[in-house]
Amino acid sequence: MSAPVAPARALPWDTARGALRARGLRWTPQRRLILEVLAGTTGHITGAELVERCRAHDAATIPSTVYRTLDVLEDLGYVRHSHGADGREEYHVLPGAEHAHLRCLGCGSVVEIGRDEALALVGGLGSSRGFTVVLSHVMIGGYCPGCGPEVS
Amino acid sequence: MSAPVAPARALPWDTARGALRARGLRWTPQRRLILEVLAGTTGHITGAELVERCRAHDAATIPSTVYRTLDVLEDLGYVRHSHGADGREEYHVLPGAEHAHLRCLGCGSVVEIGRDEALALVGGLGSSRGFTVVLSHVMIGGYCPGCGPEVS
DNA sequence: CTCGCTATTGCAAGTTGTCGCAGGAACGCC
DNA sequence: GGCGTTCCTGCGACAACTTGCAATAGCGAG
Repeated sequence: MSAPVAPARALPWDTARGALRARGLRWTPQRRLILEVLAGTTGHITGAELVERCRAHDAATIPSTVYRTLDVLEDLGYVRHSHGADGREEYHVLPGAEHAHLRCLGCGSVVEIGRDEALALVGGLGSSRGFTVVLSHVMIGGYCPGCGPEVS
Repeated sequence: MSAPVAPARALPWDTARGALRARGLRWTPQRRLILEVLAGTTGHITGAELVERCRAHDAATIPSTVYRTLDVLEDLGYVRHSHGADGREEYHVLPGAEHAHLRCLGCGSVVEIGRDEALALVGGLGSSRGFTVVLSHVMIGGYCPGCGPEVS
């Protein structure tokens, strides 16, 4: 009864079970499904999207379970969330590298800025204000070259 | 030196009616109420809060009307919105000065960064990537001196 | 002052998340 | 292999918005 496990990237998804148990948390079919879906995902995914994909595998998937699992997974560092342009939840799968976000207010596209470039921009806040910047929580809105400043 | 809180008031709220008409939009009792409530507000306010305050004046206030009015007002530049830590709508009343936001992931406090300081940080993206930064859509997350990097 | 055009409103239904609860299910232990 | 402890799940209710529609009411025109 092993479902066609997605040929996920060689990432610590396999360690998830152990990570959960190590914290006294449990490994359940539900969580396993969510992990599997997540393993086959790259980049961003919204909560609603994840719920839908899970439902594709198991129609009995309940939203609240998904959201709660996502919370746990974030706690463990497997995903990280932020909010999209419309304020909706958006999860970053396997935040391997710290990065900031550049979001085009015109087309909605999101570009990631590497750690170094981002730090060069906002890292200074650490010394000037004693503020410890968390790159994955840096969101810079504006207009990309393609969209250009919008005229209303 | 951080300038004291700007004496927000004596602002072009009075021009609102004209601004609306100039665009072929209408001046309605509902909008007037919302403008009035907004005029008595400083800083941030969430959509839900605004709805509630309006209801305090007129129990018949309907949420959708408030939200739609807020959209119009934003179009006219009277307010600006962003999303709070929980992704909920948050409106900045009378964004007199463009500013970016620094949000503490620990205590949730939000500090505004003046136009100049903010531009010094991210303005460079304009030349390096052809990206036009919109300061009010710049959100930098991290930990303030008081909270310090959280250990999780 | 009346009329007509169309922006707005009020309402209802739909999304996306969150929360509290009670039964069910993992896990570790004996 | 049983048992008990606790974590989870499923579910319904709720909060915060959003959107479509038909009826209403600003506003300028005549």
